[in-house]
Amino acid sequence: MPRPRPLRAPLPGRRVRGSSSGRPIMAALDLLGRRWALRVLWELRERALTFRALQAACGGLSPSVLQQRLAELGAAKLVAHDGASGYALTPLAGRLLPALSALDGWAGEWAASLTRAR
Amino acid sequence: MPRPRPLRAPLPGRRVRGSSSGRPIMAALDLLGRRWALRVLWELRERALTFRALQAACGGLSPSVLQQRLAELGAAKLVAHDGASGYALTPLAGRLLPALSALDGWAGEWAASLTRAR
DNA sequence: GGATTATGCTACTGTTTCCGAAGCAATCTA
DNA sequence: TAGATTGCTTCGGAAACAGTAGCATAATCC
Repeated sequence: MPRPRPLRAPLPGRRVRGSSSGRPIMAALDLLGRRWALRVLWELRERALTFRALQAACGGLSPSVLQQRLAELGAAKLVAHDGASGYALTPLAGRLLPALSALDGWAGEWAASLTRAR
Repeated sequence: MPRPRPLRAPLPGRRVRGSSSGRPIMAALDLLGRRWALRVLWELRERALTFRALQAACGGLSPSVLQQRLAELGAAKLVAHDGASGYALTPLAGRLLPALSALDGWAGEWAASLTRAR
């Protein structure tokens, strides 16, 4: 029989990888430091997407991995699936968007800096 | 003979995982969405650390992975090793700190929100 | 000088995670 | 009713990661 996949979503207040303190930032770094997690949030930043549209937006990542990330982000209350339009950020995740915007802005600086250095 | 490890550090302007656009944000999401990458930056946010101190600060991650992440972050000019005090953020990475701060602040909200929901 | 310590790694062996393709059941759509 | 779409699941192979051990170099102590 197929062993049920574990789903160890890091949440604040729990032990997470590399930290037993339970500090929220540690859980956040663990959750968002998994492959595709940040990208998924980024792609959902301004509209909901269906599973397959989200998969395409992320450059065709494996559905198995997408499903796993969505389950983790769902357990963390960052993403929810509303029957109609697909997967969308929760209001809680919406408050994370300024940080993602900051990252986007920084990435521009980063690129400029690396280009100058060449 | 030891096969030379690849070191495919995502950089702006290049094809990265899940995006061929070369847009800086995509490279950033790829680079920082790797295991321990964000955590390493976080641990270095206010002081330089030696390899081993950094390893301990990250809860004892494998030296092989730490070495890999440091090489990638080094290629991206985010981390540098100065002979004396160890590994430190570059000024460029310093400008990423506000985003990490925002993430830290948000994580607090996140934890509070999840606690209320229980 | 010899021993001890700390440093930055590298090698090796397993486990976990991820990829990529295929396919399936349950809706919608024409 | 025949597609088309949606959300997933399964599976085998590849890549990434974990964990332990150990090495070479340099500084420090006696």
